[in-house]
Amino acid sequence: MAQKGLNGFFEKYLDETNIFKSKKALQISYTPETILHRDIQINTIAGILAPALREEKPSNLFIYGKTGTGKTLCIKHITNHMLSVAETRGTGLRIIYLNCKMKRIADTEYRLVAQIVKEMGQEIPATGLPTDEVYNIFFKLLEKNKDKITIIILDEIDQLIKKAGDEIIYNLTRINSDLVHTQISLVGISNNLIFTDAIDPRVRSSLSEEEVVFPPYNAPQIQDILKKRAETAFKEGVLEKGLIEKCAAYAAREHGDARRALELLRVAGEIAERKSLSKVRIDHLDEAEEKIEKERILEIVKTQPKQSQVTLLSIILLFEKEEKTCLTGDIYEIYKKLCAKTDLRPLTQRRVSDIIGELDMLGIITATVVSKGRYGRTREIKPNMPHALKQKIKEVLKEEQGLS
DNA sequence: CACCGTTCAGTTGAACTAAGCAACGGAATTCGG
DNA sequence: GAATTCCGTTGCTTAGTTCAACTGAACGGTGGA
Repeated sequence: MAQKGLNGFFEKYLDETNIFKSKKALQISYTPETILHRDIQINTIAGILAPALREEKPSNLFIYGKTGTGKTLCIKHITNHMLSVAETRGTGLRIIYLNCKMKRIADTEYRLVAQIVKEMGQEIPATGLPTDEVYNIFFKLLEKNKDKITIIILDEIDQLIKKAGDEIIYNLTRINSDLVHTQISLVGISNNLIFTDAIDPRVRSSLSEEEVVFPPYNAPQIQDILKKRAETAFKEGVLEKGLIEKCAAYAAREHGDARRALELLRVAGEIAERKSLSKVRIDHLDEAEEKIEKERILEIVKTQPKQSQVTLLSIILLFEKEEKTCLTGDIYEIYKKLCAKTDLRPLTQRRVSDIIGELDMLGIITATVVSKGRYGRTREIKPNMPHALKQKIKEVLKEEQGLS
């Protein structure tokens, strides 16, 4: 009986892949042949980096633009082309792409250099070596390789600098003067336009010899992009009329984030598919938006270290009771109680204060420092998510901490 | 009422510590001649 | 006697702690109108 049902399920499933033609085209990793509405940027960047193909050092480059404006896509597109040209011509060119945002991958000076070395094919211990030593290894590796030019792309560089300071960039730019056989160029990519104010002017000037700005897409542009991708991704006629327009409007509202628009479209398609419908309707978009948001936050929450999770749980629990913004001191009290229940060694308030700051950075909670006059100074904190999701997170966290 | 010093409850910065790790070098052990 | 393994030492990073200075507006007192 059960088996029969299962057979039926798969048959039904196969019959019903009548929404997508090739879902790949909507995935984030997908690199389309042509990139729309970014010709100026691509040409500029290509022009700046082109000297590398003649084995001359290109200027360091700084790229700004909000999330989902195609920065990463363009740079990958360009460097891929460069690499293939370099290969046919036999030019020594190496390109290293690093995303600094990834926690525990490249968020300190040591780890960043270690990661670059790893990209170049040599393992390096996670700790134990002096940073100078890692630089030395990196240095030797550069000299040993025959590549004339090495381009290092640091995505989300603002995160790195905020956490680890700007010395890294300074050191990396300075390395060039000691290199004989090779030269390195840096490409920094940042979401944040104003973050350069925070860094040392010397570092800034050396890093941004050239600058390229990626403006947000406007609604019609997103529409073009969506249409193009939808052509390859969806079967003909499965999209309800006006769906793409609506989707583009959603994304344009969120500062022109094309990545989000594509994700929205994909998830909407998946929802329709799961419901065994033959058409993707506009109201699926709302559902999709909700689902994406939910999964994004849940994913962040799950991957947090234990202490952060307990802190977050404290915040949610307290907020439930108080139903208004809550203060650091109160949260710390609850946190201590929770720690006692879970046999977790409680951290000091100092550290918890930092953790709250981190959670704020992640966008899971909103925490603002307020002065309560002579009743002190504290953070006002409230969770930043719909109620249903809070419940869900609460369950997940409780389960992970092993308390009910 | 306007002004001003005080006060509170954390925030924030800096120095410090413990835990983990790798490399180094000398001591102990093994091995082949 | 040489090669190999073992172990303690040293020096490093990182997460977290300790210490202490700093913060900024409400409170409450003061003086002036």
